[in-house]
Amino acid sequence: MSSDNSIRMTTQRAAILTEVQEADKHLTAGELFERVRRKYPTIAYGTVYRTLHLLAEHGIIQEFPFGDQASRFDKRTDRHDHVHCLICGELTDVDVPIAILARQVAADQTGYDICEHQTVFSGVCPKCQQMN
Amino acid sequence: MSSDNSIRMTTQRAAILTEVQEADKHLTAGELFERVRRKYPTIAYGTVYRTLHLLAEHGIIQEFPFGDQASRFDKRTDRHDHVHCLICGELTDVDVPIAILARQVAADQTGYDICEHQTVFSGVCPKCQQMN
DNA sequence: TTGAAGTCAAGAATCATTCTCAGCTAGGAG
DNA sequence: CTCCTAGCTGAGAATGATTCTTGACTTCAA
Repeated sequence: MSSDNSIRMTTQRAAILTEVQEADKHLTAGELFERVRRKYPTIAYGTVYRTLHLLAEHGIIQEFPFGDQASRFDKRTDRHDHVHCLICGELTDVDVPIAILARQVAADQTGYDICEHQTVFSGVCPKCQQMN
Repeated sequence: MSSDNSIRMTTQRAAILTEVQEADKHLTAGELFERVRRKYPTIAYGTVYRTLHLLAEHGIIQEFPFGDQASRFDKRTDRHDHVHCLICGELTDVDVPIAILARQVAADQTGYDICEHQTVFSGVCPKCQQMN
């Protein structure tokens, strides 16, 4: 346990972090790998995964494991919810206040010690609505 | 003959469905495969997957794709939420009413046509709390 | 009875993710 | 400045979940 919160910021790590932060949407590890490789063609897939998890552990970015496919990474580190397009798979941020009461209800019903929650809304995004 | 949501119920399909319905908790496809194989040693992994998805499509069971590991299958077909243990990975049902308002908020913020939502609470289950 | 459609087992293929390992690098001790 | 060690990296193999392919077997209805 030393001065946490700070990690050694190498060239590769900075490049990966930049890609996450400059992304217009939530990217998968694979997509991030592709983007980083444009600038650093020698970077390895493993390095991207290692770094993303490291950054997530240190709270610099946030990881959202989605079931249907790969995990996605988000520059936002505060708690928030998502809407998920069932057609094109796009993931969009949304802020939906859920009553603190809801957590209490869940805790009471199950005996769990709840530290986190997230709501996923599924539906059809505006783009895909037009395409129909 | 009725072309509703009825599917041809073969021996294997019935066995798989039975396992889902008799399970005390949410099982992964792999766990279900193991259980079914005790009764039908020749059944193939592929058959279990195909059947589970078929049953889910017809609304006979429900599939919950979880990010960190494999999909889990649930005999309940009505909408409900889950609490997820961060230690042992167990998944438990919970009913938490979320204001209809929340869906509206999400729809307004994103333009999505929302047809579904689910909240996942993460925490530590009672068993794992004791173990600490 | 017979053919088309539906099912099946087995295993290969795919995709995301993790692990291994040997070489490289940065930063502190001397 | 030079050397040492811990931490980092690239390359690719390994793992685990899931899907696809294929050829054989069943079922159903005419």
